[in-house]
Amino acid sequence: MRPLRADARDNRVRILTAAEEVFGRSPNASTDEVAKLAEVGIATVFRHFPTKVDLLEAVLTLRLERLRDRAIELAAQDDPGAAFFTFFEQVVAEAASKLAIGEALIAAGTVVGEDAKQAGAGMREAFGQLLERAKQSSQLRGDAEFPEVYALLIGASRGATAAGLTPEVRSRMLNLLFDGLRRR
Amino acid sequence: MRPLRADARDNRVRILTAAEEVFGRSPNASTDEVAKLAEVGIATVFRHFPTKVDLLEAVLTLRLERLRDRAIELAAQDDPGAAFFTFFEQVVAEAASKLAIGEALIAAGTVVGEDAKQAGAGMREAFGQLLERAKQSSQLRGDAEFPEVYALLIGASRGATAAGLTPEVRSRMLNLLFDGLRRR
DNA sequence: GAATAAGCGGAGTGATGACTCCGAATATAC
DNA sequence: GTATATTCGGAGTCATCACTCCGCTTATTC
Repeated sequence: MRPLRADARDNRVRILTAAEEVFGRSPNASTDEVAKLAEVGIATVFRHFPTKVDLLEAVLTLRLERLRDRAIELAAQDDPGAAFFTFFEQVVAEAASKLAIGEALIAAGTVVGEDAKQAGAGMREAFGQLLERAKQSSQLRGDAEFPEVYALLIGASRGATAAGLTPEVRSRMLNLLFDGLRRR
Repeated sequence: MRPLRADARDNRVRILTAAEEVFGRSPNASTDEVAKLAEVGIATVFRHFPTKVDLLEAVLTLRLERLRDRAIELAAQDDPGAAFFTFFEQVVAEAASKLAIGEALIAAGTVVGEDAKQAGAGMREAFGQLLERAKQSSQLRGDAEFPEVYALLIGASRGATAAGLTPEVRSRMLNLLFDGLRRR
């Protein structure tokens, strides 16, 4: 399979960028809207991503990979406790604009494709590393296992998004949460 | 305005019941599905609830009122701390099947109607009472204010729903959360 | 600077779903 | 029991949206 023609490569990233923006705003947005924002024809969108779900998955995968990279970056840092809490806080802070895509896929009842699945696994693994290190450093209580901590991450993100929290309330909420997670 | 005819009254509750079930399962369900389950014609659904949003709102209002009643009931109880945590836990436990309706409305970008708005306010007020009493009884930390606690309630509900938690993980998650809320 | 393969745009197409119309049915009033 | 106002059902209507078809354009190759 030969490399993409230059204009095609361009269009691909324009479509992805547009899709990220459009679906971030409202996950039920139509493919036309994405095409309009990307300034390409609808057919072009569908040529690059055969179905709407494929497009959503591509955007989701991108996001998950970015989060994973951020987690890995933080894991290399000195203070494991700070790394963990920083990551947690950033995910929640960005959730507002960035959570919608996952929702759309869930709403579609889709069995998520391989790429997205792998990206998700990668991200969770990186987050798991952060958690482990924070526990080992005694900054997190030892009995906090991955599943419930991950559920809290997702929940806090969704809660913050749904309620449209101000930054202050969000940080107060996280304080309560973090106090429950810290070693006493 | 005269009272509804007997069959009409019947149909109304059948529709509401069916809608609760159908939309609980999947918020994007079509109105036809509701009609089928309620065993009435589509037109009947639309006669009682002029738009789909009206129907969603009616169901949502019902739920909020029930939650409010539950909160009031618990507030009359002896142990304010237990009352607060019990309510919190129940909301989260039921969230899985019962949260979807709010989502659907948010997805529709609807400005929620008066009834639902009032029901929401009533529910939040009752929850606020539970919170106040638990704080006064010194079982909750004094600096936990309503907005962030409410955000945690919503977040935990969504997190639990989204992640499809097992009951065990859910209770472990709530333990972490509650530890953050308790007076130390 | 042709030749040609790769890519593009936008007007279709078919399915779905919210909502309406109107003739048939029935609860209520007398 | 009859009259009639109310309610019902389901076959339409119309808009939206995912996705396709195909004639045109353009990047690449020699």
